[in-house]
Parts: sequence; structure tokens; C-alpha cells
Amino acid sequence: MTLRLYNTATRTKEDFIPLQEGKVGIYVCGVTVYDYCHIGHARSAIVFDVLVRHLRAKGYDVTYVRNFTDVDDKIIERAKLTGKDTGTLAREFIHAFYEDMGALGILKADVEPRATEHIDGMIEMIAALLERGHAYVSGTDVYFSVESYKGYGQLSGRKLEDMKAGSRIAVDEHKRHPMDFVLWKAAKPGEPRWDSPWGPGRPGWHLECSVMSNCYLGPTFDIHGGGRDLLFPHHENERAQSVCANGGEFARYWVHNGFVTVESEKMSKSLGNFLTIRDALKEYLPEVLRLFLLSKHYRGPLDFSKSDVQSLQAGLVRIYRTFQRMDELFGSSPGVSDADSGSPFLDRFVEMMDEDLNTGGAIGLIFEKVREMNRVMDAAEGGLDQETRVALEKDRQQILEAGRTLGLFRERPADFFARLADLSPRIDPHEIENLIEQRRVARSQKNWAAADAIRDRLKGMGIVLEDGPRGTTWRLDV
RNA sequence: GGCGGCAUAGCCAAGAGGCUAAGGCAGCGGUCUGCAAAACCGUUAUUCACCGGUUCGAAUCCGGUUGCCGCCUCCA
Repeated sequence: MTLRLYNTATRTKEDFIPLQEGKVGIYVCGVTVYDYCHIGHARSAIVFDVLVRHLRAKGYDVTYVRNFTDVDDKIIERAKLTGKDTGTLAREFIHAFYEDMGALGILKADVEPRATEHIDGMIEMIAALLERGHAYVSGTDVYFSVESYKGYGQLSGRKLEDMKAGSRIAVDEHKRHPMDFVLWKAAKPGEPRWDSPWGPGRPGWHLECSVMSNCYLGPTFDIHGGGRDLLFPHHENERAQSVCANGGEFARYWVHNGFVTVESEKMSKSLGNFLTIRDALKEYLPEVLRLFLLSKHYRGPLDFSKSDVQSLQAGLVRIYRTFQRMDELFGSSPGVSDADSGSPFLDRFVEMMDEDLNTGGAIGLIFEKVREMNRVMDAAEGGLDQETRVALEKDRQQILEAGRTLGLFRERPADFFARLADLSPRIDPHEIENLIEQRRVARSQKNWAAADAIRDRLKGMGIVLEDGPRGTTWRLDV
């Protein structure tokens, strides 16, 4: 089966055929490390994490490159504000990035280069662009000339003439064309600087991705990813530089993820709805966020609303409850040889994922499977025969397999529910156990009124009781 | 002003020419239970923003209308 990917460059879904059979090179624009990552960064990271996992599950040998932008105007500005030097600031937020993304189960990329490690390569690329007539020195800076590249605008689907007419482009006397962009920027006093043939300064933002992708993946590679907003100007500029300097095709498939809004509003610091990953993790479990962010197709916009996240949480709870029920029924893992191939469920799952990463549809499949498993367990009230046990375990293994691609179901059910309970710190297990014991006594005397009063009291505390054959258990009402 | 996207039940969301329009959440009825909870069963869109067109056949393709949204400036 062939993966089909929507290619922003052609605006159509295409069969994914890698440059070299069996191998995939993918470059994803990472973050600028001057602040904590927000839920939008999380979506992007998860989308490409899932893309890479899916490619690997399909047997591809993937080289995944994701950069850190650790020199940039915003970092310099933030460093000034906090009195730190830019290197320290960048290191701190790279550390925070790993903490946040690690919590969300996002795998590390194979190569995670930092812009400041590739200054030499950037200087070389600027020299090459100057030599080929695609760049010019103006004052203390070096600019890329967009008019020197006839393909400029092709990727994002715009024409230079249209952009010239746009009123939002600031006129800059140093530029030959308003859309020309800086390749090398002279350092002002106190700013980080590197020596170059054009004087001390720092590279322009777009340059690093051109240099690093070329360094690790070559002048032509398979997939380039990033947020929708990076399409223009960043990706357009990146492509222009790379094609002009290296002569390759640059990226063959462009994959862009849609934006996250919060309660229907775009995240912005002025609105105060800037939701960081670490804040979101105070309220929701990592897998709840992950499931939520994957519940909708990656290309569309996604609104992060409390009620929608909670409805996905309720669904995830049901899935884990099913796993827990199996554990109770026959221990944590009876061990099933996964040798037997031929799984209609996994075939359908892969088929869904192959269709431009239809994670929403794939999740639907998982829920159907979960219902089927519960049905089987309901039916086998008296006890499970060996055949049924094996079938159930096989089902579980298949869901876990699908979960490995989505980065879900990594927890043991007991841990999942414990962590869920930990998010509500107000509860006192001793008090609850005590009340349950009182209720047990009342129930044994068939004093239903007293028993129900206790249950109502716990209900008011957000605790739900479940009376089972082996006594009463409690859980948080979710 | 330029370019692009989206509109499917109470909410979220798959489906991209033809089997009864996935799935989740919420609701309602039922099985189970002392009563509940959980789980399961049933139920909730004769219809996919609106109007035309193409077709034997359209939620899916084409044109138009309306309404949201994004990018065009640093941004995942």
C-alpha cells in the first residue's frame, strides 16, 4: 500500500514515492527557542512524530531532521529583557522543549541541529548565492534577490507582481525588491556576532534550514514539514535559496499542519490565551492531549476547547477501562504469538493512515474494536475459554500496535488512572476508603438509605463508586 | 486589495462520485444492579450552509451566493 500525502506545492494528494527506495529523508522546521512551547507547537510536533512513526511502521528507513533556531531577533530581544546571554537563554528553552515534548511522547529526531552550529555552512551558501548572482551586498547586509529566481512564489502560489502591490510590505531602501530578504545581517553593538567576509554579523532566519537540510539530507530530499504559517515567506525563501545555491529540487513533498486556536480565538499573548504545553499538562494527561490533537485531520484548523478535550478524555478513559477489565479478567499479558499475520483491523488502520494520515478515521477504528472487545467480555460472563482469551489478547495487541504509530496507550491502565486522579489533588484516599467501609457495613445490613447517602456524599466530592463481585472500587468522575 | 481553506446531528469529527452518511462525547429507552456505576444493546442527520448545473446516480465534481477562518509582517 502506498502512502498518499497532500503536497502543498502541488495542492493535491500524491502517492508518496521516495527518492531512494526504502529510504525517507524528512526535514521539519523546529522551534525558535526564546519561550516555552505552546499547544500549537505540540500539534505540529505530534503530526510529524506520527508521520515518522507511520513511515517507520511501513518499513522505511527514515532520517528525521528537526532544527532548533537558536539565534534570531526574538532571542536577542528576550535575552536583553532577562539579562541573560542568548546562548544561555537558548539552552534553557531547548531543555524545556525536551521536557514538554518528552512528556507528550514525541520521539527525538535523528538529527537535531542548532543554527549556531552551521554558521560556516551559511557563510558558504551566501558566497555561492553572491557568486551566482542571486544575492547582493547592500550597506552592511547581504540580501537574496527574489527577482533573480524565476521560480520564486511557486511553492506558496503567489506572484511577485501581486506582492509588490501589497500595501503591507514595508519599503526598505536597502532592498532592490520589497520581497528581497536578508541573508546576512550586521551585528549591532552587544548582539551576537560571527565573522564573515561581509563583516561581523549573524545569518538571516531562512538560511539555516537551507543549510542544515542540505547538510544532512542533500540538495534534494523527500519531505519538508512545518506549520501552515511557515509556508510564506519562510518555506518559499528556503526553497529559493536552496535551489539557487545547490541546484537540487529541494523538498519534493511539502507537508503543512493547520493551526490551533483556543476557545475559537487565535493564540496571542495580548489575548492572554497563549496555552503552553506545560500549562495544558497541569490539566490533562499527555495522552489525552495527544488523542485530542490527533482527533482531527492535521491540515485543518483545530480549536482547543475545554469541552472538546474533555469529551476525548472520556473516550480515552473508556479505552483504558477496557484494557483494565482485561487485566482483571486474565492478568496483564497472557502472551500471544504475534506471528499470525493477517489482521483486517491493522490493514484498515494502515489504509486510513496511508490516506494522508487520516488519524481521525483511524481513531474511530480503535473505538469500534474496543466496543467489540467489551461485547465479547460481556458475553463470556461465566468465564472465558482459551480461544476467546487468545482472540481478546490479539485484539489488544493490535490496538497497542496502532497505538505505537499514534503514540497512544503507552501506559498501564492502573498508572493511567492513578495519574488521572493525581490531576485532582483534593482527594483523600483514606477518607474515601473509610466511607466505602461504612457503606459496606450499611449495605450488608440492607440499609440502602444510609448506603446511598454515603455514595451521594462521595459523588459530591467527584468520586464514583463501582460495586463489583470483588467489592467496591472508586474512581474519579471524569 | 491579493492568495488559500472551511461549512456533515446538541457538541467534536470521518467520509472526496454508487453498499443502510464511520467514530467519540452528551441525551433518551433497555439489559445488568437492592439502587447505582461501568459495559453492552437500541435510539438521536431520508440528509451533508444555500441556489443552480454535470451525471443513470453528488455530502462528494462544476459555477454562483452566504457565513466563518488563515496567510500576505515574527509566528507551529
